[in-house]
Amino acid sequence: MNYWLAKSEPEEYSIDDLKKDKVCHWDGVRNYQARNYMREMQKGDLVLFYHSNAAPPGVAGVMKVVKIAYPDPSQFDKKDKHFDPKSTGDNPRWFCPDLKFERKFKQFISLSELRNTKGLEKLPLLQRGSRLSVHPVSKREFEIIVGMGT
DNA sequence: GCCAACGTTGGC
DNA sequence: GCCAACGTTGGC
Repeated sequence: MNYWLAKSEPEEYSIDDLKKDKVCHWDGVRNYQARNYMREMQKGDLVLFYHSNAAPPGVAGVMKVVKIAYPDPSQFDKKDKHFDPKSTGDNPRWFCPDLKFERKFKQFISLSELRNTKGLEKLPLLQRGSRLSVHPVSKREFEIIVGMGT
């Protein structure tokens, strides 16, 4: 069982959208390192939902992996903004898992609160210049954050 | 909207 | 393989 953090801009797709949809394809990720992490996700893994480019940015809740990564359909769709002409059906570049709504935190945890929390110093999100949209979180870090949101 | 940090592309 | 130019991310 592993833990992760995944970012989305709430204007694009927020935790409330996911609550309504129940399950979503975590598609559109076009960064190799983030893709590799998504391919490591196993069914049942828990994922923190981070609102980026928001006011304020922060962690909004928890999702669960319900389907392991498969080729991201948006890479083949010419009309999609994530279309990738270099990707073929035989050799897809991009993958996405399906994530299910687990819960929305009673207490939204802002980025500045995360920065001020002991034990989260190594969280990749908080490292200088980190822009990685999907990354692992340790069990301890996950527990600290969930504890703050409850 | 600004801009620093980072990733990707492509000429050489 | 280097690296400048360019594009994107994301906090502020």
